[in-house]
Amino acid sequence: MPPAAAAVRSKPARAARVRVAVPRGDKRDAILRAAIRTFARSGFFGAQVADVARTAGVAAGTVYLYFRSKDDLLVSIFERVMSEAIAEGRAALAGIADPLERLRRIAHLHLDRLSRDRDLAIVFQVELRQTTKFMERFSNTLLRDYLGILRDVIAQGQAAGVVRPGINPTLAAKMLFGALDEMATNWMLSHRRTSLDGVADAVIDVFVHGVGVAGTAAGTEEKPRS
Amino acid sequence: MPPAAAAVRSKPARAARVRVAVPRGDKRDAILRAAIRTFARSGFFGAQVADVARTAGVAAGTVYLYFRSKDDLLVSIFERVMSEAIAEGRAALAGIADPLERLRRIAHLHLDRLSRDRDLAIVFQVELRQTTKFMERFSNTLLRDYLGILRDVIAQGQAAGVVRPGINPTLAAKMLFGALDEMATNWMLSHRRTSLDGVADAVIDVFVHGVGVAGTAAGTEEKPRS
Amino acid sequence: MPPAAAAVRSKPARAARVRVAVPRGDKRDAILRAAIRTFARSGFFGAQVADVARTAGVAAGTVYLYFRSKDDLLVSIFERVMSEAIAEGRAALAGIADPLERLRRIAHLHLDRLSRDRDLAIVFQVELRQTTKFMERFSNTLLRDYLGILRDVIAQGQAAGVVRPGINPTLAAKMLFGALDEMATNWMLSHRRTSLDGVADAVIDVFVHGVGVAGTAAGTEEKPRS
Amino acid sequence: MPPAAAAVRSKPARAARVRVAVPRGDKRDAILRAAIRTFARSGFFGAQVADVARTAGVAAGTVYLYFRSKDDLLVSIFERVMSEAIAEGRAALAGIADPLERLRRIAHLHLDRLSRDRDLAIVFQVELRQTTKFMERFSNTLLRDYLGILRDVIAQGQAAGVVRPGINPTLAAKMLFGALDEMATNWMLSHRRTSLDGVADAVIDVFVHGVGVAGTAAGTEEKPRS
DNA sequence: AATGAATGAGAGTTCATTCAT
DNA sequence: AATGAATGAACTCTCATTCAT
Repeated sequence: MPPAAAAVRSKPARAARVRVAVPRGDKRDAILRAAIRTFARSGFFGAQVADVARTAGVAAGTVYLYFRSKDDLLVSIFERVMSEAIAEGRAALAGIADPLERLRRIAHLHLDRLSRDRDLAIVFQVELRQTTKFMERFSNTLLRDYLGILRDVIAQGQAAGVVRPGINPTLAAKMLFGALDEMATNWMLSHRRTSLDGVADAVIDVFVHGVGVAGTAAGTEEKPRS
Repeated sequence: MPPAAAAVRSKPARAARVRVAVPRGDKRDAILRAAIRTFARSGFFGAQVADVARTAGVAAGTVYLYFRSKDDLLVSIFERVMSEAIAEGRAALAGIADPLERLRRIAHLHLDRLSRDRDLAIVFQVELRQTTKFMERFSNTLLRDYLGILRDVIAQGQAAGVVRPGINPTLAAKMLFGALDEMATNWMLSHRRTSLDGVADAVIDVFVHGVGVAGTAAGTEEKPRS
Repeated sequence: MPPAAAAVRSKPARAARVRVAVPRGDKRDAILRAAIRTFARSGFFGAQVADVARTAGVAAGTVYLYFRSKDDLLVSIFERVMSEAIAEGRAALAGIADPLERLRRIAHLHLDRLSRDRDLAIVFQVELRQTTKFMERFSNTLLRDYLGILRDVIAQGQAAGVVRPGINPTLAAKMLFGALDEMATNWMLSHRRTSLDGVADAVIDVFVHGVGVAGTAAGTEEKPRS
Repeated sequence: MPPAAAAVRSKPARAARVRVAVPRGDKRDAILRAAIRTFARSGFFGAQVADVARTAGVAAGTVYLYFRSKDDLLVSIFERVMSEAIAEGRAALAGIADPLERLRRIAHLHLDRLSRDRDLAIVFQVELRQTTKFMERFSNTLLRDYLGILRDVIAQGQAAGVVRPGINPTLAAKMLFGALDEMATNWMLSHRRTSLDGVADAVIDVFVHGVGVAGTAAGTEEKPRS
């Protein structure tokens, strides 16, 4: 885990007296990783804070030295992983000019990240959507940023002439996100060890070219047909 | 309890044993509707069975005459609404031959159904995804059927020559479902009273034609790019 | 326990359907009595709600059907006993005209009530004074009424010419209350089974005649002597 | 921590072992004063040891270098203040011969001490009475000494012929204490900034002369009236 | 069929105290 | 002497479910 990310929110980290390599935040990290595992296995409501603590190898009370509440654990997982994802995404895009290629890269990162850690996938695809309370909170923050990136890339595609001008970038961004999200959820729920390899490419293919054969009439924007 | 309201969604609700003049199932219906409202407003975990009972105008114990458990309420909501959706979907498709037109029709039904009842949308887009336990159960039953319908229509499209042969119908079905699902979730979380009108058409447009301008290279199926 | 008093605050008492002699509020009463015993033996903070429930012979959760919280138990004890004391006091005064005799009667009732039930005495003399939160609440309500009764009787004494006009009735009422209170606390803390009999008379004697021999100079109101 | 403030109540605080130039006990004092403030503001149970430490400007663990436990803090407050009060009282009495004048002096000291420091008053009038455990402990030690002083002065009054022989000095001492105690409590609970000036004199007046007009019959010691 | 009082297991959180540094 | 991170026992309150009526 990148120490940069680990430093986010490190509350009790002001221990400057510590001499050497004892990386402060280690314990916070351990608890967060334990929470991902525990929430994935038992569900957020089914998991007890004590389980998280035990998995992390600390006492129950210690969790509360690093997190305000059980909810805060979930929120912190989201924030940490999303921050990383967004940072990683932005970095990856830096070296790519072609908008469609950028989309493909994002799709790959999206699915790779989740398929690398099934527990994390479970937490992201299921546990984080417990409640409107959480969902609203997430939608309005980092998820918004994530969708913003997708939207911007699509808009760039329009500027570059590789994306149809009639497309609504915001709507298209949500569609792509929804498609990737569904792939991730499906993969997570299937207990087969199938990889997500190739899925990203297939998704981008459909997203860019559509399922229809060129010249098909149906689905033209203006065709009014309730 | 106004019997008029209870009659709104008169369905034969599995209690087929009783067959008297008294409309058996009325109360079951009332409880189910109360559950949708209560779960939507308080969340599944936040809602108490007593709240559901109160909203339905019955005593707490009565809920257990019609449902095995609190979980069973959630499952029953899913089953009832999905059954209706599938039946309605199948009926709607009966009159339409063109596969792409069929997809458009399904998209409209999908979004219309949820946008007609925000509480139901909340339950479907949020509360039903509480736990892997639920999700797995749903994925393997009626949701599978629903995706199957989408897949079949896409396959029909290939047979009819309006859908590219290279498309994997299963994957494409999931993508479309994911896209519609994301639209529904977004709409539900936005407190704006924006309607979903027009969104179904836009989604189908992108799904069928893609966002790319015809002739764009990127995303061609065969381009191997891990 | 007088059923009239028991009816105070009886929340779940609306059961009008009950046919005969099953006195609703029985359980509430039992819990309140159990609370007095338990708080007296373990202290308010030391006592667990579960102990109270066990002593009352009900399940832990049942306590919360009749009382909002643990605090509410303490407050309810206070309110119940004080209401009774005030009612009893007012009734007792009805038959007595002489103000000084009235004071004596109140002193007797005060000490008798507490000496009759050592547990109640402990709760009143110790546990109810846990916190400024409680104390303020009590001071401003029924205790105020109680002091008001004392003050009024003293003022009546002035009107009747048996109490010195120079006396401030409010201050004198507090003094008498403080003296009785201290007697009760002392008795409660002494584990001897000494009775409080006779103490009330002695207190009233000092309160009315003072400790000084008639004609003593010291303590005249106006003697300025910091 | 201003050492000036720490010096205010310089007392040899039982740590007699250390005997260096560094004013040992400074920190102990600071903690004790912090405890008074914290207990007064949050209540004994509501206050956390960490709060006391923070207020004192030391680390949480440091408190335990000077005090055995949280309880010990409360006990130490009581012992320190009572010792001072008793010493001050004894010193004050040295210069006064008249027993009734001595009582008046004690009453003034009692109320002045508390009214000078509202936090201390809160701790003494409320927090120290948490539990029978504490109360018994206090009753049997320094409070007993305090009451003993009052009793002795009253007995001296009898010997000097200024206090009625029929008076029970122990009982009268308790009454006076109870009266003063109630005055202090009332003052503390009233958020008005009323001073206690004058109250001591009024209390002594009633205590010495009684509220009754001379010659009143009621309350004669021998009147048997249960 | 319906009621709703009663149950009791269960869990998040706090905080006095310890102890390695 | 001083620190403050870590501990883990303890306790209130909630709520799904039952069952006598």
